[in-house]
Amino acid sequence: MDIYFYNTLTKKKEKFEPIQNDEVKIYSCGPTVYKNATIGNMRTNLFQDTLRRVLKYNGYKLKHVMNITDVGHLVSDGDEGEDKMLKSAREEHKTPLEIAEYYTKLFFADLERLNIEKPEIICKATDHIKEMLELVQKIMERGYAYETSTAIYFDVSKLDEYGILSGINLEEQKSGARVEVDKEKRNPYDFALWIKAPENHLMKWDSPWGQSYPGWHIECSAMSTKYLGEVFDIHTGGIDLIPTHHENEIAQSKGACGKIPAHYWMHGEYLLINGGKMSKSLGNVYLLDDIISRGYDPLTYRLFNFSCHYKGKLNFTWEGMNSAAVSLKRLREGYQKHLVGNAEVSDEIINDMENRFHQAINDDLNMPLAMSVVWEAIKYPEKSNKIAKLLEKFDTVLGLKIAEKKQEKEIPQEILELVEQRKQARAEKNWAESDRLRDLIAEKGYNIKDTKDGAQIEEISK
RNA sequence: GGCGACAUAGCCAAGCGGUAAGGCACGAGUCUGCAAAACUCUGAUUCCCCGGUUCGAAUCCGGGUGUCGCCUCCA
Repeated sequence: MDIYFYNTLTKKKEKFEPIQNDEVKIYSCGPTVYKNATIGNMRTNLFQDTLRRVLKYNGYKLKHVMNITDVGHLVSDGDEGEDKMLKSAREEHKTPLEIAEYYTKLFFADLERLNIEKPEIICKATDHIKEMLELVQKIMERGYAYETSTAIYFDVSKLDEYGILSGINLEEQKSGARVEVDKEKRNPYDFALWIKAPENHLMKWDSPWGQSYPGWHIECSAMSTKYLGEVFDIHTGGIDLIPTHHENEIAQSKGACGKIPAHYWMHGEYLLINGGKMSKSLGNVYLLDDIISRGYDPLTYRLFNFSCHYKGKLNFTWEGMNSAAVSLKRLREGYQKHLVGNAEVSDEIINDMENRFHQAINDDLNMPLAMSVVWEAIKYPEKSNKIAKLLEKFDTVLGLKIAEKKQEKEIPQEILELVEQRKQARAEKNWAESDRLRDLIAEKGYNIKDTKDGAQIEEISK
């Protein structure tokens, strides 16, 4: 079945045709490990994970590279200010290495809790200084870069079409450009490939230009080239990376080898908080930990993300999370009903649902539409093990652990005794006492479900 | 000032020329001593407004209005 992706490069939805038949090469811009990853970051990672899973569903093998930025990402994209890693290190009284290790660990813990698959290759910027330097030299030799007293700059005026991704127009932007700080730069949009280190700088390496350190964008070009070659299939990231980071990656690749590095550029939209943007500087940031500490299964957040297409803005609210929590519970319960069902459901019906699900995910990862097919399967009146198997197949894309049974926690003796007392009261039709005990049990965190086979007890959770 | 996205039921949202998917909430019913849970049913004559194209438009075109984002740290 054909796959279609929206390509930021062409501004169109296009049929996906990989360079190789059997394997898809993807590069994802990973985290700068200087602070906690937010649920906004995680939205992008969930989008990338869905992309992975959809490609696998279609039978492709993956070579997916994600970088860890542990040097070079300055506080300002305008090549000004401090390195983010150094700033955090200073503020937290740690070494840059300690900062990187600490936040890298947390980042991957979040991925795991969201059931996000690890890319095949994870690479750190600081492990690829040599590759970066070689690339900078190559760009320089080809005449696309120049040296100033402070850095090696990429000369965007040497390119025929800088701004191809973001639609920026250099001529129009010139007049409105901010006051140029660096008089040595030839063009306002020239960006630093390599930066000469001041005397006391912590992270610096030997280079043809003395002790120095990399700019932010060069790491992605160097590492994607190393692991995936000059041209690969898909490049992903958050939408905010379009105007600067990805634009500059394209510039670097064109400077180094004359090619745009990826065929398809896919970008995840922002997560909004109460209708506005979430940003570290505004301080309205939520972490996955905040969600978990409110009692939600982290996969609730994963399901929440499927309510909207990855290219649409998604508004995060606790009301929305509650909605997703109820949905996740019903999905899992619905699965269990099919699992033990033995009704006959024709292959035609199964194939039709499978087909529509497949079509939805192949249409630029249309998860909201795919979910509607999932619900159709869940709510199918005939309960059949065949549908359970179908749902398991769907879950290879959803990653919701739909077959996961709520872990049976031991019910405390105290609760069991109260339940027994209530049973007694009910037998005596002492409803007041029965209701009092039910409230008491609820206060202690347990729900009673009265069924034909007696009372069932379960821990209250979201 | 420049660039861009979006406006569909109470909320989240799909659909992108052929007569409004799905989820949550609300309401009704089944069940229950009563609840809860579960299950079933129910909701937009209509898709921000005004024009136009068309046999036919939420979907295309033109013009408004509104919301948000980027150009400055962020996925």
